[in-house]
Amino acid sequence: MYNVIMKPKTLYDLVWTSRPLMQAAEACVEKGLAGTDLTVRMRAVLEILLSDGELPVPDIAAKLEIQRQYVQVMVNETLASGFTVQRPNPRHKRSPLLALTGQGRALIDDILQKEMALMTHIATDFTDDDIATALRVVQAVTVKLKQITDEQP
Amino acid sequence: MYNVIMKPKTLYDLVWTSRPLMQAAEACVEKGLAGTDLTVRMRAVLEILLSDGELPVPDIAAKLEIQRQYVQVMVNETLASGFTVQRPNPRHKRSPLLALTGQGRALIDDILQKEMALMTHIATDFTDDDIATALRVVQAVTVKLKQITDEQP
DNA sequence: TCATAATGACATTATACATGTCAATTAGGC
DNA sequence: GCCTAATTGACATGTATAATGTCATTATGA
Repeated sequence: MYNVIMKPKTLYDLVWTSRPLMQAAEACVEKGLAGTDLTVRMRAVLEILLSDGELPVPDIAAKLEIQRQYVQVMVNETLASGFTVQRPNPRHKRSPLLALTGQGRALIDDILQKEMALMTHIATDFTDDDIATALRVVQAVTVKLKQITDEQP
Repeated sequence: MYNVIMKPKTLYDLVWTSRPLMQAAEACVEKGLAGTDLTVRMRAVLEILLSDGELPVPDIAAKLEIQRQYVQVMVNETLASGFTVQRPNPRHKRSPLLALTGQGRALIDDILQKEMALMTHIATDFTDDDIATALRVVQAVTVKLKQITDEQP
């Protein structure tokens, strides 16, 4: 009987811990970006280009799940800073592919490496299973919540 | 050797899942508030008053970890809607305690009950241990990240 | 009592997007 | 190949959620 009461409450707490976690993560990333010319949102663009290769703006927007108009602004900033360049898109003449420059690649490589070192450090506090379980639960809960929001009028 | 590489990456994924989770949770809460006169930020005020009892504005701000000036706006909205009332504060004459009205209490009670029913439903997909582990890991990671951000210049 | 802090109120600014529009262009159905 | 509908970049505007600044008033506490 105890669990019937506690389980939903624990899940509730987990869900609402997402905001502090996100804020802590973003603050940490921001600190790691200090000294570079990179902003958090520019970093997001570079990270996608590193993992997915050259992409046009609308595809980046789809990956980030935000409006292409805003991604365009972020992308223009990376272009202005010399972290990316436009390259001809064989599939679309008006929508150039965005590619990392040497400078951009070196920067995002370095940042991700440092961030991963931090993760390695934090990860020592937990077992593999703990972390894997946490990720699995959080991802599944996210999917469930989205389903609930989307179903019915 | 495999784990030495994978563990930080899994933790990294967990950290960045916080944003989709938060957005899904807030969208879900917003849907639950449809039809009421409550907004998400007004709901936050009522939830604190329900769990912590009567509080002055600065104390609510401390709990929410946002600026008191903004909380004042949220609180004024709950006053205007009749969900809260001001009561004399024995500890401070210019800073009245904020208390739930009958209407406010009934509303937040009802909303929290429905939200908890949703949690109960989602929780059936996981074991108690899974959920408890996820919460423990997420909370500990949040604390760690905050420590890293705060230490050193 | 008197300096200092707390408080509510209000104004300004910032961030992170969403939304709307438009001209140019491109892709796809025919 | 042609024509319509969709896509794209560019730009303008709107909005929600805050942070920050300021000020007059009023407590608080040494």
